[in-house]
Amino acid sequence: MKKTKLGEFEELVLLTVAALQHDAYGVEIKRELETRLNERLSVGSIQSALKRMEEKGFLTSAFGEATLKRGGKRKRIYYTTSHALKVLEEMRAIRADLWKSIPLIVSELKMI
Amino acid sequence: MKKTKLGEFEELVLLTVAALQHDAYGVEIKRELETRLNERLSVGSIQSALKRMEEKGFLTSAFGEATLKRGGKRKRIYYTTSHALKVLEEMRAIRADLWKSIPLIVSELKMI
DNA sequence: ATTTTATTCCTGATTGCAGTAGAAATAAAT
DNA sequence: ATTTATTTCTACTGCAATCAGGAATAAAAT
Repeated sequence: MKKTKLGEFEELVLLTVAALQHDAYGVEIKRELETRLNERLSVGSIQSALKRMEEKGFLTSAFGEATLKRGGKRKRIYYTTSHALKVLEEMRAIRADLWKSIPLIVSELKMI
Repeated sequence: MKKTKLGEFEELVLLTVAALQHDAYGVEIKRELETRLNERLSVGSIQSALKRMEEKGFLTSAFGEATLKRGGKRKRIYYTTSHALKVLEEMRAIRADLWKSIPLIVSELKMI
């Protein structure tokens, strides 16, 4: 695997950004992923993944407007680039093909 | 994400081991993954991923018999543990759910 | 029979991802 | 004005990912 590719965690964060659309900012991404992984995450780990991916051209970001809730610091909203979506789709296809190649007996065992 | 989980590359290697069944040894895994990723890999990177995953309980290994071809050094054959298959399936489910949550307009863009 | 070539495994060193801890900024509530 | 809630951001550590090269084994070529 060449550099400029995605790490495991980065890929999950990227998918979450795509899923959240205009609500994709640090803390919300944290909440969403914690629910999906059923596991606690630190905001910092997500922030640094977001920063890395922005530098690599997988994400862009812009500040949104201030909230009306307490602690109304401006949210930095992240958006996936078309390049990111292309890479995500490539990864999905590669994994899907691998799963197809796994003998049936084995791939049914895991259902237990 | 907690430790003892899989990295991006490790997961691909693990899936390849599952797919190759009794032919899952270093050099063959390299060939198979190079074809699937359409990208050159070093054997060493695969060997160290295999070693790490064996230590973490995702794989077991045993030496096979010598080949009849040139360079008949004994192959170390790797097998996935049931724990590995369980974790692989968990990861698959998490990604599948995320993809389902990505708005349709976006998830069709990537088809281009 | 010894040298070359092919197949495989293994190790040491480097780069960069993953994750933690905590500070800083902003503003509503009290 | 102090507390509390929401958010971003940075510095640091550990380990995953990768590379470069060496070692073991044996068939083939000479």
